[in-house]
Amino acid sequence: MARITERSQRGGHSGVSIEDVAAAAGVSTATVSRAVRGLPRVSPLTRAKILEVAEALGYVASSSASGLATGRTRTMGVLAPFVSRWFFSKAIEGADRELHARQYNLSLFNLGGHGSNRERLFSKTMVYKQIDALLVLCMALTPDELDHLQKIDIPLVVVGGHVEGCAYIGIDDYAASATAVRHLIDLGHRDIALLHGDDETDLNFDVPRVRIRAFKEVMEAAGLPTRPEWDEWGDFTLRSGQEAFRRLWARPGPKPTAIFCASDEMAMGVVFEANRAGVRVPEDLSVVGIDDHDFADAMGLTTVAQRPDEQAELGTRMLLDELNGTAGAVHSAVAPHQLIVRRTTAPPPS
Amino acid sequence: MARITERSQRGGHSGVSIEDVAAAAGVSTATVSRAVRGLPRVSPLTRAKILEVAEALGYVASSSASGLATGRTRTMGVLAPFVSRWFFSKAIEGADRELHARQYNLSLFNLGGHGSNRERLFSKTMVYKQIDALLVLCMALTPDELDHLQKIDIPLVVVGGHVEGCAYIGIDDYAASATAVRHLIDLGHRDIALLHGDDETDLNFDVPRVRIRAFKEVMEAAGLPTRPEWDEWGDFTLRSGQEAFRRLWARPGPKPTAIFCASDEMAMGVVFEANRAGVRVPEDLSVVGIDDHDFADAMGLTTVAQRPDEQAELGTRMLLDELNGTAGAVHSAVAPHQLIVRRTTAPPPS
DNA sequence: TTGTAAGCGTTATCAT
DNA sequence: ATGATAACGCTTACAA
Repeated sequence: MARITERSQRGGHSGVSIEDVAAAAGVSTATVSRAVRGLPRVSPLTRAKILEVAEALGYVASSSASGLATGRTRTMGVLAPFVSRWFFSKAIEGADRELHARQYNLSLFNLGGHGSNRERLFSKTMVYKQIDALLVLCMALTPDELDHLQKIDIPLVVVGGHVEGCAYIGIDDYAASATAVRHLIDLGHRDIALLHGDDETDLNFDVPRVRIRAFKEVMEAAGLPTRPEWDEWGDFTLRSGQEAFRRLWARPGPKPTAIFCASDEMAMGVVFEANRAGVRVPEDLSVVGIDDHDFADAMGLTTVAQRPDEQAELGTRMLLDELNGTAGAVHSAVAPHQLIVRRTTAPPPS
Repeated sequence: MARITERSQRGGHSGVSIEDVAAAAGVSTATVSRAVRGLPRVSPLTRAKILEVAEALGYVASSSASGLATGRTRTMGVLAPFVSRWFFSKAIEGADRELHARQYNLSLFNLGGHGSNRERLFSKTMVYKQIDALLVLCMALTPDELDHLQKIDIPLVVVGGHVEGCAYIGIDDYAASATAVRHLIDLGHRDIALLHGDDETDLNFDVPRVRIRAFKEVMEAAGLPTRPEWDEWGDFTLRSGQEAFRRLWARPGPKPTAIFCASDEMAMGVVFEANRAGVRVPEDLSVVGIDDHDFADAMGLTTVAQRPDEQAELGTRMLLDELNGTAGAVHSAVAPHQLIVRRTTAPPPS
């Protein structure tokens, strides 16, 4: 049966293959392969000729075919729980920068939603044999997901959180939180509330817990009391910050003069809601967050800055270096953070 | 030469192949292939046996191999100019939802940056033969990029903008803008400024221009003057909104009582900066945007809402349907928009 | 420097 | 219902 027929029967795409180029250039496919990939062992003239023909024919190598032949997909996976939240979208941009520069593709796996309540599936099958390396963005993982992760034998690093047995990159959450809390204490605050992000499911996600611990220990070290009724919970979103403020102010009894929020989005929610309630920031209430969200500067939010894009970029670089043969390129690293004092913190009202 | 040696020489990954499963299950690879893909013509018993063996061995099909055999990658490309801006991150989430549900992968191509000043490369090569379809997110394309786009003979739809000769999905920008402007006029405003987003490079991006035209025509129809000095430019970001406000208020002469912004981010920038400058919103200045950004509700921003995630989801669905044989599944569609009146608009000061 | 040919792991046709 | 087997398009020893 004619080859042409075969092709169309198989739904074959109309692409020109390496063989077409070889034929048109009067050389073998091996030579074309070397030529188009810029490998040595091709005479300048032949190479020029081949490149010209390839260009004219609009030849693009099939990634499936070369992936099959080499065992590499030139694609890195990025696993994220959300894409439209600050930390993640910035991290994705960072990863993309590095990948793009090194001619790799980025395959995005969005887990969509938190924890076990919302349906979400991540299994080895999803990513295995489709990517050469995996960048995991900070998130709560179920034991099951964790298990799948361990079973994937490709280079892996996690950014912004700890996963047992994996290299991770992120800020020193304890130090960052402690800095924020001390800033409030140094300003003279004694009545400080906490807006943390621990969702208390037993998922693997210790970032919130570390931030809570830092708050409690710094308060204690300063000889200040922490009140359980000023311990509010949020899920790192703006809305949860608004709700936390409302709960805090709806409750009878004394009010804090400052609040430490585990993320800028929550902090901004607090500020917005305080404004609505007629509570002045920072005159009546000081607010500090963590992140340095894009909106933080415009709002004048005091915060502890971090750069998720750079963290992801670094993680990606390690992964790619590892793939390129640099053994040990992947390792844990601590990213910098920095207190930025703006206009939402001030001494407490006297 | 032994097969094993071959494998390790070629850097072969240690994966279990279909042949291993076939051998372990005592059947042919053809049967395994049918079984794992849930195709008919496999007896229930054999299927069960095969699935069990496959599971035990941890078999996952190689996407390269099946891609090569079928001519399909089960991957859709998403081309975006940014990922951390509201419209795009939402759209990506929407596309991902649909893809995920249909077992497709999402390959993200971030053009990183606007126009020709920042280096950015998008060529046919980047995406060709790596994806089965392409979703282009609203952006300014260079003539060169446009050219490459046309040459890719795979299903394609653009979301949030028009590209000549391509199916597109998005709101009716003219109607949406007109609605916003009329809202201001209905409130009694006569002195309305415009914060548009046209960058005046000659890139293919008419969304800003349509919004400008709507503004001018609605003003004219209402018999209201538009003043060139109240025509401000921005790049859709928060910062550019802040800067526009400052320029507007720094200029001598009368001030507008309202401002129509081509995006929520810019509108929020205006609100923040007005607050800092002591200009009260909405008492002194009404502000309206377009988008219904995540922060719009918390800020009380009046806006014309749109849902980029749903637009992208629809586009993705069309693309996938087309790939599944539904000819004509891909076509242009108008997405809904809706005025949401909140607290940044009010009658002008009397 | 160039070509030959044997894989790479699937899928799909055609027999059985 | 199952099995042989020929593609799919590329890479890479190895031979020339």
